[in-house]
Amino acid sequence: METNGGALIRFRLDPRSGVPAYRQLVDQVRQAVSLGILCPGDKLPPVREVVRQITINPNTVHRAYRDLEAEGLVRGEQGRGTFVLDGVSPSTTPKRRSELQRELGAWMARARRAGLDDDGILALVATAMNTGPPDNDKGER
Amino acid sequence: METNGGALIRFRLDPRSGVPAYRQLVDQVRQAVSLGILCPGDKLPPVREVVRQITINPNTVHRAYRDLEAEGLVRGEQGRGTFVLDGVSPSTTPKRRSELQRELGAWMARARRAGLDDDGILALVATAMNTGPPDNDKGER
Amino acid sequence: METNGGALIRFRLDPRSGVPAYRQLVDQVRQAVSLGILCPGDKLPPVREVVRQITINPNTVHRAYRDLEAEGLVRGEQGRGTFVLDGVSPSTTPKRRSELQRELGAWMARARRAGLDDDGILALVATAMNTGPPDNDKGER
Amino acid sequence: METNGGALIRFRLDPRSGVPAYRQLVDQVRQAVSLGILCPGDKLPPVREVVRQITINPNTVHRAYRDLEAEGLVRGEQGRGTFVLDGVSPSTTPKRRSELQRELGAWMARARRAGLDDDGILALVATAMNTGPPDNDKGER
DNA sequence: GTGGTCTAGACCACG
DNA sequence: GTGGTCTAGACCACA
Repeated sequence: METNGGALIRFRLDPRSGVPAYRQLVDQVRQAVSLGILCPGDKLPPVREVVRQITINPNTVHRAYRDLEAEGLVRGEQGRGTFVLDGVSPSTTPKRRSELQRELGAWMARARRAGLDDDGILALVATAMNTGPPDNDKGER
Repeated sequence: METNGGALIRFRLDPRSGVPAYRQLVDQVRQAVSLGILCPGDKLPPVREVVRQITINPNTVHRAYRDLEAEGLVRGEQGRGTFVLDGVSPSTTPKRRSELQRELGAWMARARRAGLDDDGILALVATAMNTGPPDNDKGER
Repeated sequence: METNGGALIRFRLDPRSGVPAYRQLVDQVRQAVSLGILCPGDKLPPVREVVRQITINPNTVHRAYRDLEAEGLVRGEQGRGTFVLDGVSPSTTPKRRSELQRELGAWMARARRAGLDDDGILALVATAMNTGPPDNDKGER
Repeated sequence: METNGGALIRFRLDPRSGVPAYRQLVDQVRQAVSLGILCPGDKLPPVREVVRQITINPNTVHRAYRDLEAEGLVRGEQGRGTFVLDGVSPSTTPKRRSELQRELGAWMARARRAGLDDDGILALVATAMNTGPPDNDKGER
C-alpha cells in the first residue's frame, strides 16, 4: 500500500458556513482519513500550531481533538501529540482518488462556466448525494 | 414551456450536519433560487406548512424567512405569504443544469464504487471548490 | 478631550408607542451611533445586562442585536460581546449636537406652554420632517 | 374661535416605522385633533376613500376608527360617516400652532445642514421630550 | 389562514 | 460570562 510520509493536515475555517468551528475541524480530519490523506500513525498538528494557523481559541481545538478521540479515530498521547489510530483505513487508493479529484475539478469548472455560483454547485451536489445510491454507514451515530 | 408554475419548495433537514436548522432552510431557498427552481413571484410554503412537513418549531422557520428577507431574496407580506422577489435570477438554464446534474450523478456513482463514503465525497467537493477558480461574489456579506 | 470612553448605552422602552420592543432597541442604537454617542469599537451592553435593566426577554434583545448586525452596524463576537463596527461615523460633532439639543429644548418648552401635549408635539415634528428637505438616505433598504 | 371648514385629514403610512398600520391612523387622528386640524363635528374620510388614498385593507381602517370611537374621540354614525365628537378641544390656537410649526421647521433645517439624518433628529426629539417638563396626561390608559 | 412579536426556559459554542 | 440556537406556546395584525 502506498503510504504517505506523515503528512500534516492543514485546517481551514469557513465562518460563513454556519457550522461550528470545532465541528469543521472534526469533519476535516474525518474526511482526510477517509481519503487516505491521513494514515494510521500520522500526527495531528499540535494545538498551538493550529492556533497559529487559523484564528481560533485553543479550547476549541482541544474540544475537536477530544471528540475525535471519543469517536475512536485518533488517540492523544500525553506529551507526544495526537495520532491517527490503527485500524482506520482509507476507503480508496490515492491513485483512484486523484483521478476522481481531477474529474470533479473538470466538472466544477464546467459548472462555473455555466454560471453557477457556490450555492448552485452545492445544491447540485446535495441533490446528487440524496438521489443516488445511499451511503453505506449512514445510520445513527 | 419551460417555466415553472409556482413550484413549492420542499425542505429537508439533516440533523447530523451540525448546520443550524434555520440555516439549512435559508441555504435551500438560496440554492433553489440560484438554480431557477424558485422564480420571482413564487410563494414559499407557509410557516405552518413547513412545520407540518418537517418537525420543527415555527419560530425557527420564521427566523429563516426573516433572514431571507433581510438578504433581499424574499418578501413576507402580512396575511398573504412569503414570496420570492423580482430581480433574483437563476444563474443558468434548466437544460444546462440538468446536464450538469446528470454528469455529477455519474461521477458520484463512480466515486461510490471506488469506495468513498459521504464524508470522502464531500472532502473532494470541498477541495475542488477551494482549489478551482473562485466564486464570483464571495465577498463579505 | 471629546471622545467617549466606551460609553454604555442605556435603553428605554415605551410600551405605549405601539413600536415593537426589539425595534425600539434597534432604533436607539442607530440613533446613538448617528449622534456619536456610540463610537466604533464601543461595546453594547450584554444581552443579560439589558434584560436586567429593562424588563424584557433575552430573545427580544438578541433579535435586536441580530438585526443590527444584519444591518452592518455592529458585530456580535462569540463569548466576547457585541461591538459597534468601524466605518460607522457620527453625522455631526458633539458640540453642534448639543447646540441643536438646547435649541430644541427651548422650542419644546414653548410648545408645552402653548398647551401642546406629546401627541401635538410629535404631530408638528412629523409634519416638519415630511415637509422640509428630505433625508439623504431614505431609499429602500 | 377660529374654526376650520370641515377639513379632511389625509393619512400617510410609513411602512418602515415598525408601527402597525391601524395604529398610525389612530395616532394621526389624535394628533390632528390635538392640533385643532380636526374640530368637533369634522368628518373623517370614509373608509373607501382611505383605501383609495393609501394602500390598505378596509378592515384595518375600520379597526382604527373603532379604536378611536372606543377612545371617545369620534363617533361613527350609520350611513353618514365618522365624526369628531364635541368636547374634544385643540390644545392651542391655529395661530400659535403655525408659529411653532415655522420655528420647528427652521430648527430642522439647521439640524439637517449640520449633517443629521432622520434618525439623528428623532434621537434629539426623543431626548428633549424625555428630559424637559413632563406631559400632563401621560398616565395609564 | 398567514406573517409577526413576545415570553419562558433549555442547552450549546466559545473565550 | 457572552452570544447563538431551539422549543413551546400565547397573542396580535392583516387579508
